[in-house]
Amino acid sequence: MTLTTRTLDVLAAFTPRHPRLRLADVAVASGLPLTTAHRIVNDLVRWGALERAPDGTLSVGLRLWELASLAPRGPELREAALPFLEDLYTATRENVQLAVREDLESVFVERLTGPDAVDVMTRVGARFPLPSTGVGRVLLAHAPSEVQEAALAGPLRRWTEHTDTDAGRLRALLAEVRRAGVAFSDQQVTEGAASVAAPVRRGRGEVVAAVSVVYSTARTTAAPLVPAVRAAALGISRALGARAAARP
Amino acid sequence: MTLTTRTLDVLAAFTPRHPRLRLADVAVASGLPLTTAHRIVNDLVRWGALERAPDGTLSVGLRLWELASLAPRGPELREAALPFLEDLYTATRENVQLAVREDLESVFVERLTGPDAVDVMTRVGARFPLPSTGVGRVLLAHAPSEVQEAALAGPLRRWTEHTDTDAGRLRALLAEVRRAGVAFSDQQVTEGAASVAAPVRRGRGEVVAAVSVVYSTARTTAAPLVPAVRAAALGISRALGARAAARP
DNA sequence: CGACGAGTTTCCACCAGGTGGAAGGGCGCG
DNA sequence: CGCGCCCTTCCACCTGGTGGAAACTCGTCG
Repeated sequence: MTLTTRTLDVLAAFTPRHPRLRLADVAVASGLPLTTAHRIVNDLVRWGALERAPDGTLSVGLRLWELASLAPRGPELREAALPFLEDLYTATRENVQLAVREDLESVFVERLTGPDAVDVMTRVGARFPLPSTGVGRVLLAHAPSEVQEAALAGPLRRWTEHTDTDAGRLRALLAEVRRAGVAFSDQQVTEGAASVAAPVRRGRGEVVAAVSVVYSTARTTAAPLVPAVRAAALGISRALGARAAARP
Repeated sequence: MTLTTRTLDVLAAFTPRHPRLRLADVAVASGLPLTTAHRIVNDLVRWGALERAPDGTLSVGLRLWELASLAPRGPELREAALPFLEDLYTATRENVQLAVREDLESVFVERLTGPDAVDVMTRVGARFPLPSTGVGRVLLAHAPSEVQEAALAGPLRRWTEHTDTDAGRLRALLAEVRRAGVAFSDQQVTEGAASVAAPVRRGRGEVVAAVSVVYSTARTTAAPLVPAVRAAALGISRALGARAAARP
């Protein structure tokens, strides 16, 4: 294992559940001997990737945050999308999500919710397997075919009694998502919650993200939500196209 | 130079001005031989800290962003502060800034602005020396005395003809900032722009950030802004106190 | 005030992984 | 099809990394 990989493993010791750690915790979480962890942590602190509080606890440093803010598929996408997501939230008063694909998972890049919205557990940065969520189905439908096959290979995870785990049916569903330009997920992940999702393209080209509304099946159905979700997705796509055109 | 430091230097090659780079650019920017840069970049891509586009360009990866989102003095502070900053913006319609101190600089963690606001160059993540800005004066006033001395040592940078660069006068000014609980910066950095800033404390304890309104001297004066800035700072302080109390 | 425990830092014998220039390969363009 | 640019691989060389043990620091408790 390279030292670069070890360095990254030290950083990976910090999680939403454990954002502050002592040196000994870092060593345990990263699987490294105390001395090795100590050496790496000191370099990270010196550079600003980690910072040490007076009580000795370590946390992620500002400098890493500044750097990470440059991620095009995170903050940049989020910033371009935010006005449209806010409009979509205002129009629907439900959970609004923006996600991108990374390998066989979706990563939530933005999420707007309110007091009336159905309770679904997605925090920004969270990851979720592709085939069951609305955004996941959009992202998978427009992924390279080898990604689709990999995602549908092997036993699929069942989240509720409604979860569809049949690969053949899911393949047909993905073809329909491509044709219709919209995906549905009806209580596939959470009892009582469903979603409508649409693809966000860079201009009119490749699908780079998906936007969705997650709603309570007790409160509404998919049909009235479709136009607003499509409009938001198209708006974000146009905004991204404008940004791409403005780049040298 | 350790490999950990080299790894971080590779990451540091990415900047707001150059968020996307080719491998050769990374080598040049980081000062490393091509082979060394290549090796490190491959490890970073494999882990998800960087990602490679089909055309070969590299950019910061989502995984780094997820990790960096754990920074307490960045996203966490920003999230706690945002409602109060929005209120402050609504009340004043001027530039609103939130900054933290890192060594002898302030780092802008959030910034709200509008079409009517005076044009000042501060993007989130930007750094600025402490002694001339409103937030900088607040952060310096409440820093350890050795930080204050270091900041005031040597010739200070002059930004406009109004910039105060006399260490003695600045020391007295910082004492006044501590006494009054508010700092002013009148055209110290930008001709025609001034600011009012107040300290954000963790609960009632240490100063962890500063909030300010930056306004046009042609449009208003400091006095009417002081109560709103103080109120925002107190609100954020209380919010942070509540969060600290809620933590295990 | 001293003992103790927990956690961090330093030591040091040992050696594995890192180094980087050169060569080879891939790809786009005229 | 040849050329230029950029990336990837090769490989002789060696520096920097390793990690258990010991030392050190600090807070707590009797």
